[in-house]
Amino acid sequence: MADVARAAGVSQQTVSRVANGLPNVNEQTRQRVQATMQELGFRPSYAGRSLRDGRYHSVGLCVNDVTKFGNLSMIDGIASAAREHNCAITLVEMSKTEEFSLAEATRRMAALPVDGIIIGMSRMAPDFETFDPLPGIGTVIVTMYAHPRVTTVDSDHYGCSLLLMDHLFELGHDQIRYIGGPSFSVDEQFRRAGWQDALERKHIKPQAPLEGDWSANSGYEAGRYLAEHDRTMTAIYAANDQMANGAIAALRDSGLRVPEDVSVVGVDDSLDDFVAHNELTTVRFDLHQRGREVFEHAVPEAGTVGKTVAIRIPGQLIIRHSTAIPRS
Amino acid sequence: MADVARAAGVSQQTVSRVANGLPNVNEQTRQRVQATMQELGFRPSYAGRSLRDGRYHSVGLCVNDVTKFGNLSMIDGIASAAREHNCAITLVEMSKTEEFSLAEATRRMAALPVDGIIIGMSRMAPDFETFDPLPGIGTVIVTMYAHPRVTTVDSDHYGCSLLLMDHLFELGHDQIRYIGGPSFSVDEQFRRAGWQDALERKHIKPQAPLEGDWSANSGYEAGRYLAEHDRTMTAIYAANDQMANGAIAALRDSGLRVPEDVSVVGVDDSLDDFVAHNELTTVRFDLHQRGREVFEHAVPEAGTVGKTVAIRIPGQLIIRHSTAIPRS
DNA sequence: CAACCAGGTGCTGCCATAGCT
DNA sequence: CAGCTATGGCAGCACCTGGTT
Repeated sequence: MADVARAAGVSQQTVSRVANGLPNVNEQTRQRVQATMQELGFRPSYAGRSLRDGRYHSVGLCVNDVTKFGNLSMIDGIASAAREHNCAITLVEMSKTEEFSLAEATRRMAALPVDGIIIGMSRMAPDFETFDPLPGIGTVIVTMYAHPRVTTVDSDHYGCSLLLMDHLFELGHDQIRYIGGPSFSVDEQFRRAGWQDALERKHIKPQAPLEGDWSANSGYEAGRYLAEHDRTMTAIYAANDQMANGAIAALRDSGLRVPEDVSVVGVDDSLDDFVAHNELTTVRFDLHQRGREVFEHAVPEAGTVGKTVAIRIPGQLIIRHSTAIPRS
Repeated sequence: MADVARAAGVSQQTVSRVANGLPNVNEQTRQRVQATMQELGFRPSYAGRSLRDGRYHSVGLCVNDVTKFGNLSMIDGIASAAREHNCAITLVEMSKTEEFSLAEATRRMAALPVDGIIIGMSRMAPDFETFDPLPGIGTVIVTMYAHPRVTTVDSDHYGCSLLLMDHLFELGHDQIRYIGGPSFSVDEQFRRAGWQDALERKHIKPQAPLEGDWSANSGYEAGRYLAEHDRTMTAIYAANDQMANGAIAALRDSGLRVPEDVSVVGVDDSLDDFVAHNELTTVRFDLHQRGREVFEHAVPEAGTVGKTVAIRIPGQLIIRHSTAIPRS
């Protein structure tokens, strides 16, 4: 900036005014300064400005694996909210191999240009219970587990199960098998708990849940197994759409019709791009809203008192044609 | 930091030494300072440090829509490369509505804490020809179009077509129809050009390409149309796997067998999670390698002369069972 | 209205110093 | 006194604000 000032024959302050579009600059001067900035390839120093006004206009986001469906949609939702607040995202991916602790994630983020910290906890962190957020900076954990000292936000991975189970109950199903994701997944834990509680609330004994890995192939395996071993089942709740899609393929390969013989539901509403004529009954989450909630709690407006809350955003039941009344 | 120094009764420099794990600090002093830092919730100022040493340890990434398949994989590849260099990513999503110009993207990124700028140009920017990168900072555009003054990196969206077409030619196909993505997409333009050139090189007149929107449903529509209107076609090249998957469904719904009656190929190798027993012959790109190339050209090691290059990373043909010799 | 000067933001490299062996 | 360690002072990185000319 000093260079520009010297080259244009004005003071630094004038350059500053021009750079920030402030008034009280002679039009000729402004143009001359702008020309000089162009010429020298002037780039305002983010460091200087940040140091000066103590804000970074960026929010930190720490995830362990960008490619997981949940994380992508998290980035999207937050990116959209951040843009509305004229804010960037500083993204850090934790090594997939190293242990993922909240303290470590916080330590890493704290050294970066962030006005708030968002940590995606898609599997339980070893130090969740004992974790204390850094004072003086907003911290939000994206997870279903509530925390006494940290605001947590997530789509309601428990409630989505209730929505789907109620739908199946209303159709008349009661023998509803469950195909879950890997058991270390937090989403899985809550989706399964919802399934189980829904059954128990109706005094139906849940049959053993099957464990997949979120992929269609694992859903296929599970569906195959169920088709061959469970004659009484009338519906399958797969914990995501991909596995549901695999399960449907398996059922059909086993000679069972969907939904006439077996109803199938999934979660996420993620198939549309990949499958033509998507017929799967599922739950859709409003990930942009989640992103907005996450962002706004991580970077509270000045004056907002950052009370610790636990926000669970309900999903929306999408009824298509993979569900019907059970075979008699 | 001054606070910590005062509270611990030492100088700022000593605190600095402790914070950075430098030697020449008495063990007792070190512990006392660390305790004080803990107590006061000390967080090193990113702004101060950056201002000091003129580097941000972050690379800027600008994309127009995070959720697009290509962009997700871009983030993933770059995140992985960035982590290897102990670097964060500053992500900016351009508004989906506003016009996407390279100058605007650069302007936005330049005001952020970035040591390099990466711009994903999945559709042609209006100012591509005239764009001049900001001097003094590495700029990489992720796109197939080469630029005289900017390094460009991309998966080889032209070469992937040649790989697939050669595979089909070897099997004996020559009536190969094309289902493309939206024509504004740069990937689409190059994939289609590859298809067309491959045919013309063999003196086969390309039949009119169909235009989809990357979704399985659009592939289905196109597949349906071809099944009903083209008796001579023996193979379909769909410009991504999702449309290929839709096309296969359409062909089967029209009573055609795949691959016995019609062979189908796609690009991206993106179906595995969504479809059980994925049988689609396709091309897989090494997105981590692309991420590494992009990153390393955007943030060149000190001393590297930033020559402008155009890097195209070849894909790998994955032969499965959606292709076979044509029906006689 | 336009421009200048001084001061403050957090951090660290260089140098100085003090106290040792 | 050379050679070492532990510590502190100073300056400057780029920017902006407020007071002053």
